[in-house]
Amino acid sequence: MAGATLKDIAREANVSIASASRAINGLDNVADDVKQRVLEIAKRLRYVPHGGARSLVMSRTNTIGVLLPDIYGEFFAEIIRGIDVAARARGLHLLVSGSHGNPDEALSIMRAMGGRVDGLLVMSPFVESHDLASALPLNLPVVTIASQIGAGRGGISVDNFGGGVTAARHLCEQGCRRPALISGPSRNFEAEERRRGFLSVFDGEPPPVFEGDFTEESGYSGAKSFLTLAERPDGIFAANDMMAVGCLLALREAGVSVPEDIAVVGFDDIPIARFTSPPLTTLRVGVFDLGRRGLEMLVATLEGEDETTTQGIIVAPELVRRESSRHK
Amino acid sequence: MAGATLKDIAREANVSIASASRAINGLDNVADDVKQRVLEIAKRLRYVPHGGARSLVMSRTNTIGVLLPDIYGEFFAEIIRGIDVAARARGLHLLVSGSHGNPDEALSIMRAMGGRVDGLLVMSPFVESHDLASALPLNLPVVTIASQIGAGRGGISVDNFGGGVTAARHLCEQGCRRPALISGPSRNFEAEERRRGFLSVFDGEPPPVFEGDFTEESGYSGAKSFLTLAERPDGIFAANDMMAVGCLLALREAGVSVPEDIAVVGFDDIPIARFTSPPLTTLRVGVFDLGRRGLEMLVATLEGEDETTTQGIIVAPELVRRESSRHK
DNA sequence: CTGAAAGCGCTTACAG
DNA sequence: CTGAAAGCGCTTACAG
Repeated sequence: MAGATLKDIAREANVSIASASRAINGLDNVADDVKQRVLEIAKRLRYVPHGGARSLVMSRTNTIGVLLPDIYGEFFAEIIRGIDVAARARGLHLLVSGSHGNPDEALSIMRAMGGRVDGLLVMSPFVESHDLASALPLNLPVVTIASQIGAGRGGISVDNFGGGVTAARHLCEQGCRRPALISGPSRNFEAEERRRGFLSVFDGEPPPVFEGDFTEESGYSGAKSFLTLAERPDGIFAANDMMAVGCLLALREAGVSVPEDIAVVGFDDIPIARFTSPPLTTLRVGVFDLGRRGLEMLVATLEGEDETTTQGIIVAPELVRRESSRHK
Repeated sequence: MAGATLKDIAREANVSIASASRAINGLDNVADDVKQRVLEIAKRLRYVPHGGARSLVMSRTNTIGVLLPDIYGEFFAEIIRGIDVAARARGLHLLVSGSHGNPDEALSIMRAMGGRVDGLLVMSPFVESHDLASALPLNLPVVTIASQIGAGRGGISVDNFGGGVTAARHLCEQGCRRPALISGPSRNFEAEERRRGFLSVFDGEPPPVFEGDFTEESGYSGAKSFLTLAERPDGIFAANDMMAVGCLLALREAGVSVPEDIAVVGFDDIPIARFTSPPLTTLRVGVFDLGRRGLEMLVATLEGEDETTTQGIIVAPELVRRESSRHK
């Protein structure tokens, strides 16, 4: 079952394993004819170096571990794509794990990955994620993306509170009198920040809140429930674009015009947001870049960059105005 | 920089490396107190076994390589999710690589992965993907998903031709007289099959075809271009749901009613299809299951299952009728 | 139940 | 330019 090894090649080429290794790795302290011969035999034997052996002796794996809470929808496709593109550019492999449901599971996955990677890129937005880094090999670099633990020290985070404020202000500017919020799950750190930011803008009677779970379905349910209210909202902030999509469908089914009757604002600006009916006003986070920059930050850490360059980044969401909130 | 090793633990626990190893791995031929002591020290030292060393001596990595053509949109989020869920259930790691632009690049990535995985899950829908398996370690199991090379022998494939036929027939049944096709890229094996199937239903003057690239943008452009035709289509088959989404927006912008003026059919049934306006009639492929079953098939191969059970699967797309094609 | 030892496949001083 | 040898961290017969 095992493929050819350096030993096989060396034997066949009548050279030492050391020379075979040098030829394979393109070092220049090998005679040309030896190099030639070795390469040819390697090709014929379909030689592929054993990654484990190599990482054992080099004490680096050229692999980055990626831990995501879930792999669902365009948001995660974009973030993985950003990571993947950046990793490929550096010749790094990606060990990916999605769908951990809680911090404990995240921890056990991180441990399992620990012995196989040079560093970890972690997105774990659970409110209770205290000490994810404990139980990890001591000097395993970790960069967080949009995670509570990373908020302060290093990592890439989003100004969710600020985004919530912006959404609220925008609805006000559009003339909305009765704003409402479809929030993300309360166990989610980011969702909570968005909620706090949004609500902070209004004094007096707080706007109605429907707690969703970031899926289209819950956005749909949220809108439905708002439509039964005596005081029907005239503006809805959905705390991510997926929920906004579900929200739009519910409104359409109910014969409610967007934005004339109800304005809608989303969050993230995933690719689909430009293609909803009507196109979705939203807070652009730059999801692809979140992934890309996360990986780049981790690489910088691995290469022992100056600490100051590895400070941590806070991304400010930018309002993208489209039809779904364009009041006359 | 390296974390603690078995040697460190053994020294501290006053036992041999062998015993430490046994304790760590939960074997029963270790005295209870030794086991206890070792485990405690391992925890304190944050010991994590070196994956490379382990894979070297065990000659298995417990890792599956996943090669995708691209990681974009819900389709790929779903397929990765299916793979991930199935892999986690078996304690397998996933080495993921997306965004190879051509068969050559796919080959080089496969080689790079070759020495680090127990098997490969490959989706490479390029028409020219002849011999992807060459240049791989001789006995590296490979299972293909929706790839031309896998169409015949093993792997999971979709009956794209049949799906194209179904889409065409459905439009006819809905009373469409002037069908049109927004196809995928002609270099794409699946796109070509869908196109052939769709066109095979019509004799005489063939329907107009706009070649898209599976993105929302190209679906949008395709619909726009059809609207300029002297004989405006009254039914459009978009060869995937992303293009159908773009198509719907273009029609809406042009004030064209769907399905009254033009019926629209997509392909894939990604989650968003239920939430477009109007909801999208499409051909359900079961994208999540494509990934899940692909991984399961590969695992079966790895475990040396009876060859007959590892025959290969052809998935027949199922028509899901929603409003976008509901003519009276 | 325990440990000394071999060996997995590779890289890299070291000595020529 | 070349090769013998050490060693990366681990598992597993083997002998006690």
